[in-house]
Amino acid sequence: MADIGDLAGVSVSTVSRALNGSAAIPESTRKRIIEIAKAHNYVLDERARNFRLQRSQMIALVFPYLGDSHRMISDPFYMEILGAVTDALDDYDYDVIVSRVPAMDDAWCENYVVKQRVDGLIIIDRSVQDGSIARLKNLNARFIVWGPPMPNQDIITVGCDSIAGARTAVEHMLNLGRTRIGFIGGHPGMVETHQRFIGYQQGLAAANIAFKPELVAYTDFTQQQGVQMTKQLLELTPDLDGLFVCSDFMSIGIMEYLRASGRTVPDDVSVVGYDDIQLAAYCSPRLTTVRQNIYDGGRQIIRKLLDLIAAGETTSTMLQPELIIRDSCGASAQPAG
Amino acid sequence: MADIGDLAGVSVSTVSRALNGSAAIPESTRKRIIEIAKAHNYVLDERARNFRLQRSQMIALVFPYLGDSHRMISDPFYMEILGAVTDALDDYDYDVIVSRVPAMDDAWCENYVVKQRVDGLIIIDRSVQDGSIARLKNLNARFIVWGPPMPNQDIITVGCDSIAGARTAVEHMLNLGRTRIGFIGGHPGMVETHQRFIGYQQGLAAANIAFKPELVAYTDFTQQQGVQMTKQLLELTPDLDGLFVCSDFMSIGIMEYLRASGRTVPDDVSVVGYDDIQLAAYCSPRLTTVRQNIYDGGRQIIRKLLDLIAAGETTSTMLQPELIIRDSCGASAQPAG
DNA sequence: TTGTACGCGTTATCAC
DNA sequence: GTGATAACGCGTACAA
Repeated sequence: MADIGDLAGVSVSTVSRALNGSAAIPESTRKRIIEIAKAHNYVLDERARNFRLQRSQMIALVFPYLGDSHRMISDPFYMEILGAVTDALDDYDYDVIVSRVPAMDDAWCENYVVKQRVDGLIIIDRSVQDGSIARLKNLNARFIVWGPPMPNQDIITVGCDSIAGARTAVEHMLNLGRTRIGFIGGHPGMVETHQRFIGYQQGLAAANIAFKPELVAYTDFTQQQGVQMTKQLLELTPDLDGLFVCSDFMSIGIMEYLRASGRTVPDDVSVVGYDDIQLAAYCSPRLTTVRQNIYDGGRQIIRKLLDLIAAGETTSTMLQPELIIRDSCGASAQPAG
Repeated sequence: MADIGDLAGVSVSTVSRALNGSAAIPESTRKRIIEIAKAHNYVLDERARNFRLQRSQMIALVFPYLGDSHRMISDPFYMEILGAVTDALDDYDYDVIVSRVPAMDDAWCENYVVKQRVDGLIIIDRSVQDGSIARLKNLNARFIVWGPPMPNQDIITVGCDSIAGARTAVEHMLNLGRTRIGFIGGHPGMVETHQRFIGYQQGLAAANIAFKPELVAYTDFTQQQGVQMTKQLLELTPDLDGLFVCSDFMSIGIMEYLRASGRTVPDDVSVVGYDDIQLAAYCSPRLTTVRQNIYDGGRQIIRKLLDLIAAGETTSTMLQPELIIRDSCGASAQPAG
């Protein structure tokens, strides 16, 4: 930069101001300086600049995993969130770094926040008593959580109403005449699983169906555990006729298993998933599921996070989930209405 | 850091050395300094450190798109590569930033390399005459390309033999008795599409089937264009009985279209895809496809890139593609052998 | 309007 | 073994 200054016969500060469009530099001077910089293909060193400005122009997309259950980051649901976020970030001068961290160990917060590696964070799938959130707040970090808002936590969230989503799914199966409906969640410590369980109970209660604990199982969101828990449920309740599963990905594995074990979907067992990942429309039978509008959510979460970084404040948004009725629930075999 | 030095009654250099485990510091002094640092919960500022060390501890995962055809980064194939790379990076102290850039405009190279925002890059899907590769080499950047090696380019690659993969797929359909086999590629400028086209031609030639240009179509890798080109192929060749498609994602959309237009897969048209994304095993009919072992590729590419950054050199690897025979090709209806 | 001087947090270098 | 100092590349008060 000093060289450019010498070449232009000005000081470094003038070069700096010219390159950053300061109003205090006459057009003629600026043009000349830019010319010279270009001629010697000199570009500002972003890192030094960001360092000086105490910022990084980066945001982190954080996927916590719970305990020993590493829900793979390659899970299609995660992938779609990432796709939505990177697509949404296309128009801004920020980069996104993808990170997977243990949910119960909040040491990573220091890593990203105190060390200023990122200007903001997006947290996916927080757990109910996750210390990270409190830690991040303490650290005065800018972050937004993907998920439904929690009553007693004053944090910014963008996500779907999981209680309503689950309830809708269960009510749909009840309307189709199913009465022995199982619940397959993720880890019980995860907020979203917890809320969907509440929605499941509400749906049953509204229809005066007694809640049975032996119809409930939790998993680590892998297809393997999904299948295993389904097997377990079927042993306790062989005449199970409905299944609400907290992830499309698991649902698909489970449908595979049900078929292999001699039951038909949806005739014997009605299956409703959650997320509406792309796979859901192409598996067989096509999966009825509760859609989270991931793409729209990604756009909103980016806009809000940048607001938060720039202005220091923004608002939460609650997206409405939508029941997408396809073939796995058995609705198409029923008379309309 | 100076404060810690004052508190410990030593200079900043001593603090630095102690915290970085320099051998020149006696254990007692180091312990004391670390104690004090912890007591005042002081941590090294990674950014300042990296700045001083002229490195970033970050790598970029670059997805170029060609011309006006923005193949969405949310394409499942991309997502799976990303998943593999982030999973593989879990054990190292690097972060990955995800980036999508226009293939024909190599300005982004400056952005990432000259500005030192990353220590290394992984490039996906380069185009044949892509200036970026040359530019990156000129810039002396550390990078590895995902894809098959190119004869005249001296660059490090990790990827599958696309020629062999395509040839295997076509030969498989020929063995099943199909003779009017269409080719649906990505953009003709993409290396992988180009090589798969060569493999397609080789397969036909080996079976003495005349190559017909009207059986070849190119797309932007979206399902929409895949369907559109299929329609076009069918108009020119209504008795088309086989289709080799350069992407599983497109294949699935195309199968959907074929069914909707009154043709059965595989009876009327045999379909073979490429990639073996997770979707391929779950769509209906289950897709026969050429597998690229993405997960393994991701691990290898990370290890090699870190080698490249650390040691300044590494080697290319060619993975062997594998034909995964499922239902969409019609093999299961044929007698074995 | 332009230039000077300093600060950002760390490490390398060379004294001692 | 330890300390002082320069340097990394830039932004910005403040002075001129």
